[in-house]
Amino acid sequence: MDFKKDRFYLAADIAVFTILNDNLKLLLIKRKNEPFKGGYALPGGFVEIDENLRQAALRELEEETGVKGVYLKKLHAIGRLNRDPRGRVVSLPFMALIDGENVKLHSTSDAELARWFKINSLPELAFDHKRIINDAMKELKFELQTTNIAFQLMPEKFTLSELQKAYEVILNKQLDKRNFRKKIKSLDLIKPLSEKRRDGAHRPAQLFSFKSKTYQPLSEKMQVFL
Amino acid sequence: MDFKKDRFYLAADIAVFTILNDNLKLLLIKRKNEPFKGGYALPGGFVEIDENLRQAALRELEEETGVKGVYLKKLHAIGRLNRDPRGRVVSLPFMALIDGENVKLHSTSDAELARWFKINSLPELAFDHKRIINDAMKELKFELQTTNIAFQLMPEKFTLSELQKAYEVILNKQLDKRNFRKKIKSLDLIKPLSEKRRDGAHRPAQLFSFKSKTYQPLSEKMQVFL
DNA sequence: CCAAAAGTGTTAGTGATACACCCATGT
DNA sequence: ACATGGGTGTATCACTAACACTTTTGG
Repeated sequence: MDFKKDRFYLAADIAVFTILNDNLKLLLIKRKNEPFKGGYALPGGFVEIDENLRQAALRELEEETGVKGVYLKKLHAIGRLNRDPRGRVVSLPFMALIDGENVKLHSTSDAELARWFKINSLPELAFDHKRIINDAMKELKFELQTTNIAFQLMPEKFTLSELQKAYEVILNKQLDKRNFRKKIKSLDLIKPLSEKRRDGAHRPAQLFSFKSKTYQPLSEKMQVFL
Repeated sequence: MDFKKDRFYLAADIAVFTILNDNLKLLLIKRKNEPFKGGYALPGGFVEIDENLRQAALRELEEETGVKGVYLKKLHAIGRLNRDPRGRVVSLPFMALIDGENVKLHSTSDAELARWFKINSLPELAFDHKRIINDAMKELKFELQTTNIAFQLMPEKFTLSELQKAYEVILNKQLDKRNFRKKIKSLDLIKPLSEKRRDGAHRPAQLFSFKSKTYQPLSEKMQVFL
């Protein structure tokens, strides 16, 4: 790709989060080309002229990481001059969440290596991707408290302790077990299954699943845990 | 301007709100060129290749309406194919608020006519500007309840009734006078002046002004009035 | 003295927070 | 029997919501 100085290029960059081993993780790729060759960056790439923005984001994400079919939430565009040394590139970033259990990262022949990083030990990032990530984190915290998006992060069956841990790592805050359960149950988002999880030398945990896997706001019940 | 089919164009469109005569108003221009010639649209125009996005928005706003120096809040980009018949145009929209008393709309020689419209009696809009306006309204409601942006809408000196009215027209909801005053005072955003406003055949109203005219979140005191 | 908007407190209800012990299992 | 995480209820506090009358002015 050769960059002309008199035109705009649009990049679709995606901040993909998951919960793995009770940690909040972000998907990054190692760049194989200049600029920032060998550095880490958000998965993403250039929007084609005949392609919708979301389509572009999904395509790039699949090409680079094998992740597909996720729900994408728009973030704010970033476009200041000189953010990309190659030319005038405006980034149209998205946030996505996926269920840690079902992730399969592939290493496509031509693709950069995609890896999960703990959110609080990220490497140096290419471009201004750090800013996009900060934005995405804010959005994630907000959405977690005002919508049912948690379902996108959890496996089909999960325990209340696992769900609580997800809230804790995202909000970066310890929550009270009894209050958490009271609140979650009052939101009426999940239903108990007939199964339990036997896990080790302790009482088995009730398994739950989400009643609805459709994105929806929590209308009046906002502000879950501040 | 001739549009090439193989490149992106970026538009900066601005939803400018004000409060006039106890109504929430939006600034629109009448288009003097195709497409949608003669129709109404948000003020805005194309970003130049060597210009930051905010700069472009400010420049276009001033050129078309005479409004300048406002604070701009980014909204979500819209870029689906065919939203503009001329070519591949992605809109990078902003929201702005201005003090109704100090607005001076000029009619520049070459500019479209800029006019205020009541938010609930808008004309048909060009492009997908209706969508941008919906977005902006949501953002406005949210910001009003979680930050001190109200200061951008109010004149230097105002009464509590005027402020309440502003909240009411934006949130589209009647508020209780005593509860409103209690809440606003507890937020500690405004200070009483030594002046009063004599207005007609009734008790004069205490005038207030904002303590700070710097944009800031209301940390813990969110959710002013739902 | 009348009309019109400004100004002012209290109560009841709802949701948030803080907190400690018993339960079921594997080893 | 003991170690481990699962599971449960109550009391206090803070915030929200509902509500009506008096004050000050101009005409």
